[in-house]
Amino acid sequence: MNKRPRGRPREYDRGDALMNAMGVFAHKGFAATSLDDLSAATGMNRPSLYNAFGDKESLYRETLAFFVQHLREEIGRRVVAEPDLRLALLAFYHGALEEYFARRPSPGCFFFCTAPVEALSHPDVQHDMRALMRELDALLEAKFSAAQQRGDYPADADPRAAAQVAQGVLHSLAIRARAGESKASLLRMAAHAVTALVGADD
Amino acid sequence: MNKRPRGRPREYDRGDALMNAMGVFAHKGFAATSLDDLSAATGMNRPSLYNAFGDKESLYRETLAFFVQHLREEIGRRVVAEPDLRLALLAFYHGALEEYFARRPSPGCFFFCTAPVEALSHPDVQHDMRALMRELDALLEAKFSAAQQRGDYPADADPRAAAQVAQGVLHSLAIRARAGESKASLLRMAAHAVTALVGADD
DNA sequence: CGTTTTTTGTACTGTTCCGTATACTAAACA
DNA sequence: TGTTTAGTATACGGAACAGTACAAAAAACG
Repeated sequence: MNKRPRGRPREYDRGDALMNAMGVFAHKGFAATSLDDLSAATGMNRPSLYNAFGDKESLYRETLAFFVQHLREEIGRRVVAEPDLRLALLAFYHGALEEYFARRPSPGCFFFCTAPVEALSHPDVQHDMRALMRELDALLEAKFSAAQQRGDYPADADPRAAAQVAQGVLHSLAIRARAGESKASLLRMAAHAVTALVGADD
Repeated sequence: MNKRPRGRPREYDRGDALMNAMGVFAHKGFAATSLDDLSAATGMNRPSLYNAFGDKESLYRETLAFFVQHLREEIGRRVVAEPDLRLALLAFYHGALEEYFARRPSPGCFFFCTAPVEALSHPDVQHDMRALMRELDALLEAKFSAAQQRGDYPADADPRAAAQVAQGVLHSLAIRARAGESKASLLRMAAHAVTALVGADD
């Protein structure tokens, strides 16, 4: 099983390459990143890049998907596992901030800071944005609905709208981290947002 | 007074040029916009552009300032004039959405959709972002504080944090409009956000 | 060991890019 | 009317760009 393929073995690791490509895209954005930048970051030469990922836009979209997958595993899991609405939202924001401040030279959200600018010129990227936002809205709406059924959230409130606002706070954390605001300040903002969304902590 | 200057009169209007340059930057972003694009949009040839605005980054920053000035006059005024906190916030979001859906082919916020991607490569742009966000935070904080002193907002709440969250909703509207969400949907989201921020409408 | 297959390394092509130098034009001034 | 001043038009220079052709290399296969 897993027999060695026929030709010369590739010298790169696909996951590593995506991770490093993401680092460059996160820092410079899609348009300002050159293939030479990507080649240098991944250690792959130009033809290997094309063979592995297609053109620049395809590679960019694949790094977006890579990031989302990472986010899903890192954040989604913790949010789904946490039954308490308040704690679930806090876990959501804390996980995101952990991510936003992790890749050191490029704070902020790779997705929400670089994709919007390309959305109009690259409809596929706009589609990727919609898909991610829909997914996060659904994830959060499920939490609000569950809390509502348990009686932990006002019965007359709209879980769908609440989820949109809750994700809105994430968008703001994404942008503010990029603008250089401190992690501590954003943690405070997230805490207050949770209070505004689900009421004061009794 | 207002004596005609010495040399050949310029054939462009500075305000018009900035407006048209903003249109291109808003659609394609800073990095993907070429000087030829700007030349075509403004009707100015390259040397005139340099003479009037300096290099591409200077022109971009000037369009950002132009946009902020526009936003200030359009939104800030209505918010300041409205004493009721709920109505002031609604005016804030409605004004922004009006703006975000006005420049037809490029929905979304020119500032928050194009500046974040440049913030790391261009520290001046990051500084511009911080300045705008600080200004909006202050504008909103003043509204929360005033309402608090009037007794229309809980005395134990933190107006500063509330203002940050309130601006966060704006960031989300900016991004979501860019992703193609409808104005109607975002108006609904804004309404719910106001409820979350200042409590249900009694 | 020669053939086949796949990846790598290099070099190339044609385009686009930003910024500027140079020549021309239109006005005020003397 | 000649000079000065400021803006316009064109064209250029050198660099960077995205994508690809081609040959060398490294493995499996027979």
